[in-house]
Amino acid sequence: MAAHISLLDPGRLFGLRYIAMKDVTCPDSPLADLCRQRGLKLTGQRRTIAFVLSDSDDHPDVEELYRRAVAVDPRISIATVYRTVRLFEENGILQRRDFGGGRARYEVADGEHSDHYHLIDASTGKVIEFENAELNALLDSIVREKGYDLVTTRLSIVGRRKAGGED
Amino acid sequence: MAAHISLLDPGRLFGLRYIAMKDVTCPDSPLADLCRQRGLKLTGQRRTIAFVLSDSDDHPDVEELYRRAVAVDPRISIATVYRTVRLFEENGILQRRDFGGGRARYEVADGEHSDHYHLIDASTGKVIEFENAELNALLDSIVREKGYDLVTTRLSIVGRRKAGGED
DNA sequence: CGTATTAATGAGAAGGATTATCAATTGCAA
DNA sequence: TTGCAATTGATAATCCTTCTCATTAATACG
Repeated sequence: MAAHISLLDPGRLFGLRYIAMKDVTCPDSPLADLCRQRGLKLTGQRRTIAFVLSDSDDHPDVEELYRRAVAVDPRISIATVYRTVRLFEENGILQRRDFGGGRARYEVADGEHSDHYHLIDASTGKVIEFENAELNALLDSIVREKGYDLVTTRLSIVGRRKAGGED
Repeated sequence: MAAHISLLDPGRLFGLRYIAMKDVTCPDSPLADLCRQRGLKLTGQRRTIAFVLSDSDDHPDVEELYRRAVAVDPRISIATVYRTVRLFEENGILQRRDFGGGRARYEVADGEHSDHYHLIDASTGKVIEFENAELNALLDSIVREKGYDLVTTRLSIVGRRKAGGED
């Protein structure tokens, strides 16, 4: 899904290749702007990761993000993906999710109040996003009633497709 | 919390100690019965872990379970605790929970339909259990509406104690 | 526009939680 | 009681993630 930007074949031109790529990387993206807005240093790698993330509407894990980022700019290490993903999470740019399987998965944090939830297909592991205002309100009232302010909701429902279901 | 059953000082009686402990372990427990009901071989270690679990009303991680199990019967290894906990989960005896912090935590699976949820105090990490029939019903209807049967709900709400709150 | 300064990066080592390995042991059925 | 398949203990291996440190790059300042 992520655009593959490679203006030069790696291995050609030697030193020149390196210098040229310094200026290439990838275009800015909404997330790159966000990065700047938060006062984070916008390095080439961060711009690349932001670009890849802006281009994703699923819930990639770090390994998958790394794959997509390398397709855009091979000069990137998985350590940086781990670091960046953590940084972005700490700055409210990304949200970490746990869908089981032992690895964290990430998605772009849509502004403060467009909470959505996840339904996980028990057979396929497919993740279906949904929103539900009634659920928002109910969770909020439950928490408030117990003397708390809601900070985050981590909800995943595991479901099995009903027999005779459509699609 | 777990009873400490040690009828003999370790180190005394040598061979005899070993033979004696074979017959001691710990009493049966509701979970040990469940274990038998599922056709699982009821080894001494499993009986011990079942006993410890029946005695717990919190959400211990494996390390903590190991600690409690060793207090009952020192002849147990952490590998077995990992194995047993996984076995019990696969057999619907335990439920695995993720409260963040990178380690799985476990609790006894109360029958199919006494779902409860967790509110996590953002400052202290304390876990507060609660039930809510309205929430049960709403989640069920959401899932059904999408053509699924609800298998499991994984919900933790992170909240911050309201300023001026009681207690 | 060049330079210093400070932070970010890459590569791989280290860490923590969990699973796998395998010889020795044990529960259970006959 | 005996035999056999399953389980255990000890530890190595694995997986995901973070750390380390020398090198490189982004920003502020002149």
